[in-house]
Amino acid sequence: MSTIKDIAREAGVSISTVSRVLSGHRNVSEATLKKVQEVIERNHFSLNRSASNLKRSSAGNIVLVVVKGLGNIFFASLIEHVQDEIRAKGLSVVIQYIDEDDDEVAAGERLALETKPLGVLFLGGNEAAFCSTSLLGNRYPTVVLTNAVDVGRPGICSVTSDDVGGARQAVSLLLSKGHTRIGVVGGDPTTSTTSALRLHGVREAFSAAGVPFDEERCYVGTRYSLDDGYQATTQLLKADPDLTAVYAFSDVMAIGVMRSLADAGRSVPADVSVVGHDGLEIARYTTPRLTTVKQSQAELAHLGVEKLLALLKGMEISKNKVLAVQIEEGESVANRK
Amino acid sequence: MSTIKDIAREAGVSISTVSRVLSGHRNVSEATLKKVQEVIERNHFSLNRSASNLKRSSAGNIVLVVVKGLGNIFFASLIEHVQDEIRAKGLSVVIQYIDEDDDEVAAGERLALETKPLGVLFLGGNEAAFCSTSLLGNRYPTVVLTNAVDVGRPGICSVTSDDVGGARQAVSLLLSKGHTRIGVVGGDPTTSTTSALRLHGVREAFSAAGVPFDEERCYVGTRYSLDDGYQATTQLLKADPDLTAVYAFSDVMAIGVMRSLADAGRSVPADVSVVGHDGLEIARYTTPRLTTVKQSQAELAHLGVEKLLALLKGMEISKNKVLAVQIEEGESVANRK
DNA sequence: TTGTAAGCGTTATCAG
DNA sequence: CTGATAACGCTTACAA
Repeated sequence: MSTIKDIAREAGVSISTVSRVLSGHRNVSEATLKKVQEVIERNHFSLNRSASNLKRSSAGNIVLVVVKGLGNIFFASLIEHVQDEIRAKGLSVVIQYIDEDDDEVAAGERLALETKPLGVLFLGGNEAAFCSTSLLGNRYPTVVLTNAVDVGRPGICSVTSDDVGGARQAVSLLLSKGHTRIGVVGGDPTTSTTSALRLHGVREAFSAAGVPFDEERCYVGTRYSLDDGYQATTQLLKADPDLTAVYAFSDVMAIGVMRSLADAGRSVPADVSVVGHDGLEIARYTTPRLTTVKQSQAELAHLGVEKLLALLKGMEISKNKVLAVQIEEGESVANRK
Repeated sequence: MSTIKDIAREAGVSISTVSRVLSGHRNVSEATLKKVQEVIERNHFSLNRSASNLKRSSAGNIVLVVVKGLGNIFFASLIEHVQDEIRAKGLSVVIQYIDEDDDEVAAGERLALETKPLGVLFLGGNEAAFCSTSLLGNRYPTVVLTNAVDVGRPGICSVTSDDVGGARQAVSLLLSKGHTRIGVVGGDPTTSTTSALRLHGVREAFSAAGVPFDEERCYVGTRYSLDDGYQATTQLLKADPDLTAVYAFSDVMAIGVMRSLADAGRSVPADVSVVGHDGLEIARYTTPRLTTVKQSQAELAHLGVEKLLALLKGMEISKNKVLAVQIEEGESVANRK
């Protein structure tokens, strides 16, 4: 493959001149600029990033660490939003997917060391993991999306949706419709802060209404998948056949919940009301349309990137920004009969 | 950050020894190995990939170019499958998402030049685009998934599902249930080979059954999204209010189709039968469950990576492998009343 | 088994 | 405005 050297030779200039042309420097005469560009064009020349990055302090990109598995569809579209935002700022993105049970921080650190990015963005990732790193948030500005992180380091912050409030609203809505026997399909609060916060919101709503919540019987902590939503509902129905409502911590789960209810001969919302969480596009296309706690992916992505950029400029910013969520009314909730 | 030099100094050995340890060479005594590893560990040292790749001929990874926008959910889970397959072979993945209307080949070439991968894998991408490249399939073995590519170069091949057969089966199923007024929601056959092939299968099924297909009226070529599936159905219903079945080229579209039918007061499958395409997991959770043409993502991913590896070893392999598809029966198809 | 040294393709500093 | 030239951190013959 041709190198900058070949281009220089062919254009009859020095390699520094070619480098200047490539980096868009101004100190090049119109004539040489044209000539060099022509040769570059003709040879389909492209910079060797490895060599370039070896010299530069940063590769000028953003590392995006995606904790996969968690809520698949939600993250998939959040990734697109984040990418669009980053590209809109003229930066490029290096994506690293890691498994749910891998060490996200270690993965982020390793990639940071290897690619020398401007900053690192996490989609998911729990607070505890970030305590031990000295690189992330120190050498590399870091923003965590969807999970609150506050480890007392200035270069690391997060943007989340209001998980407590969202869950509270969801359950309050059901309570206001007269439901009291409400099943909740969530995650494991000991390993997922998001799940812990939403569970907290659930408890708040119940106690604010003075309605008891038998967590043992009515809460199932599982994975955020279609099948787990399905299975959890089967389990809830067995524990309390008189259930009249279910709140699921994700729309994906909620779709599994609705299917499970249908298979159990319950009609939604006539027999059982369902509320989801996330506000996925597909929630507006299910039958019945899903009532859900909508978190704005666009806003999450936008603010996340904005915060990262602010961090890059060395600006002082708040540790954790919590975005408001809002119930998106569908057709899956009705008054208790 | 510490470099290989620092490690060498601290361990009291030369940098080549450290390099040997890092690359798992055998020519290192047990004692020095231990010592060096200990120092590496203690300093949290990690190789600078840029420098490493600058020397090596290849970075030992696979570039994955994802043409995004197209069928979102389908690709999202296909990506995970592909990643898992590649990692299982001990290779790493560099993902590049590109917009539907960007030049996928140019993007792949640029990334190839920059990262010197072992090979390139495309998720989507049309045949025509691959004709002009001299790099892909020549210098870099290339495999295209979901789209057939046969450009007469030995290093480039593809794995697809049987699009023609799948579409034929879908329409034949509907015809066999007595439906004749069938609407088809697909893509633009002039820009998407997948859509063209499926449309071809549709035509075959109709003509094999001796049933006329008024393409002008009953085919809508649009984008593979929920909303486009919805809108297309509205349009089809206007063109022929007596429609009794719809075949959509993707499950995502089909979900939009079902929602549109429900909003038009048609019940699925009592009034209108629906068949989707892809076999997404979520198709088994809709109400009613979607009957769909299932293509195996796992198989697609597995064979794709296997072919790429074979290409890397310089093996001669068939240009295009077509995987069988199969109707997955749901509850969205019924006999015509 | 270990060390020395010559690059890999670029960028950046300096003179010219 | 342009051209030498010294790094950047690593790999890899080749020597020892």
